[in-house]
Amino acid sequence: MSGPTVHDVARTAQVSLATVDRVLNNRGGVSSKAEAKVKAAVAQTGYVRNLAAANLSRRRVYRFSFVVPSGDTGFVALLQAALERERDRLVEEQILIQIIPTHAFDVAGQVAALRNLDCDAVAIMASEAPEVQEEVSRLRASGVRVVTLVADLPQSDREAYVGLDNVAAGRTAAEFMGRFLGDSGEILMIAGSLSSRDHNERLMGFRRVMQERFQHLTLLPAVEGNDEARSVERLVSEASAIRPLVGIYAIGAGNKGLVRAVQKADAKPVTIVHELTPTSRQGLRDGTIDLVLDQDTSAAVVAAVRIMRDLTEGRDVPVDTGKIRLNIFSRENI
Amino acid sequence: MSGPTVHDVARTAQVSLATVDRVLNNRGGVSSKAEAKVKAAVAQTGYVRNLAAANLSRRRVYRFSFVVPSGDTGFVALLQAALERERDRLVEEQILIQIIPTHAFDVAGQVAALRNLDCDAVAIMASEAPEVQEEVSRLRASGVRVVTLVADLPQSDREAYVGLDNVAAGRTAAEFMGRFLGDSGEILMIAGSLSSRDHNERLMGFRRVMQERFQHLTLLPAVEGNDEARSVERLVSEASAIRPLVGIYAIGAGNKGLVRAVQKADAKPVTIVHELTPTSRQGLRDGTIDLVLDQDTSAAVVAAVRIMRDLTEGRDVPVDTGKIRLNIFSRENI
DNA sequence: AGTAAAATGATTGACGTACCTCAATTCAAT
DNA sequence: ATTGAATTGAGGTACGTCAATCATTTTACT
Repeated sequence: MSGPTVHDVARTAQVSLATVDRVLNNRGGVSSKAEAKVKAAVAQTGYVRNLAAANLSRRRVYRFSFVVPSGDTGFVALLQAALERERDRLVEEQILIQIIPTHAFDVAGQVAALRNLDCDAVAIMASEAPEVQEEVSRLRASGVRVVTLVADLPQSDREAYVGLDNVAAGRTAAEFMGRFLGDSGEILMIAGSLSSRDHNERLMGFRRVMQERFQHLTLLPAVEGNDEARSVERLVSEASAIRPLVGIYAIGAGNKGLVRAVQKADAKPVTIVHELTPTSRQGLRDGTIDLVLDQDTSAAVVAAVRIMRDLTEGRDVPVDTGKIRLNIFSRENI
Repeated sequence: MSGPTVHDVARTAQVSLATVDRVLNNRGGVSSKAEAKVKAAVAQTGYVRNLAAANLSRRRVYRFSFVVPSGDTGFVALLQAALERERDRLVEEQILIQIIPTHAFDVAGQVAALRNLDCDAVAIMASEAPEVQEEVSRLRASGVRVVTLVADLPQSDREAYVGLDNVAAGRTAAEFMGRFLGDSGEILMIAGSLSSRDHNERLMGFRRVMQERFQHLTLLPAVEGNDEARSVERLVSEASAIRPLVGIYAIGAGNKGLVRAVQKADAKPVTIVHELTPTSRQGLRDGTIDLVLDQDTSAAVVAAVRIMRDLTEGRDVPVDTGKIRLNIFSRENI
């Protein structure tokens, strides 16, 4: 009924159980001849290790941490929720998830959070600061597997990145912006922070496609909304006051302010924002927002866990596991 | 290290292990008082069953079948590939997947495939024919859990549907079509078969949004391409010959023919198709196709497996598990 | 040939749950 | 009080793998 076991492998390989074990868990001390025999037997019998038995036996408990910014609105709230949701599911697979909240731009706090971490692997969403990268190196050196989440730290020792291709996201935003807008006009781009990598990459992608394909549209200099509704609202209002905008690309958080400002504006610009939150969802419904580009937080969490598990298991991680698909939402498919 | 076990529950509940077992696996024959004690102890200790140990113990092997149309191009090929990919991962979780290929419109063959099925659950993608539905009932009656995949059989006894909301897909297609097209003109809709539910639902959604929001555009009567490149090509060519099309919504397969026809046409229509295949991907790249609406086959397989497992475990299936997100691909985000 | 090192075999005890049997106890109804 | 049924306890075995120990055989090198 159940498939072949190590015993079957041992029998067909004509070696002892101990040798099979040594090969399977490469403990060394096996002649190449015996190793070949075992491998042949594995292939012949079609043996696949029973993960349940394996985990049970070694009483493995995966301890994973998520060091992520806290907050009760916007994207980070979604991420938190996704984490909580997955947590329950994962407990019975012996995967314990610890969520360590930090503050969005508080580098010192992030470093502190990473400092006394006791786990097998960690997924971090933090600032691209040297101190953080240093801490990543330290973690890796102490045997902790590190994955970046949503915001990559490509210069660091992290072993994988889970999140969007932000350049592609920006390009996509530009494409739809361009196609929705027939005529010429001015477009406002609002980033959360001009010094954060993910926002910059989105900007870059957006700009590039605009230049390549939609030169009749004019890009205003990018502004910084600090991911806060207030300042976003003010920026949009101010820009609209000078002359009507035909398009707005909001790269970071603070969509509540954006919606307020757009609703007050004289002409309705084509508005593209990031992250499907209650606010942006409502914006889609009432027509204030035209498109929402979203990275699925659940998918991100699942992918992160999968990668962390593969890493701690010593398996090699399939490429693309960390690539989170860009979801595009319009009023018709929310 | 590892969490509380049944022993801990028994101890804190002040009952024997046997009673805990009886409650946990509701075998009956337990006084309500004892049951309450056990449940309280579970809550108090925070006991969660160790799935690995449980599965190991009962040497459970999930046997799932996928009865799906075969083919080496287009969507079905993607589905096959996704199945093969997932299969390897699932084996070591004791989930054995059998793929039973059928032919797309061959009802008799589909029924035959469903007839002598020996498994715990089955995911089927088949025609919405009474014979098939009857077979579903028979399967259910014999204890097999049934899930429909991609093409729903809502009238049948199936317990869940994994796939797109096809009406929403059609609506989304219409929205982008309408927004991409400023001027008026004629739009061609090509379904695979006008009698298949999923295609019909997409048509319906498309038509409705066109009528609601884009009345300046004219819809030609929907035509039937039989999911074949040849006939799709012919239909598009013929329609274009009469007068230039401004838009094409291709609902089914046969995109190779579509691409050929569009490339020969005088004016380039806005072209929206379904399913991200090598053909449609290439079409996006070279600009023949403007948008691809895709249902992620891997996600569908994963969701189907998850639901089948939950069903055979007797757990209730979270709503929305079967909802596959509509992926929207443009040339910038493939 | 002799010796050390390397390789292999044989065996055992967890891990946590499921499932079974058999005996012991409690309970309800006469 | 007696009987029969319902409930509870005690204990054991199995699942497949991991990880360890110790004895034994083979190999390599002088």
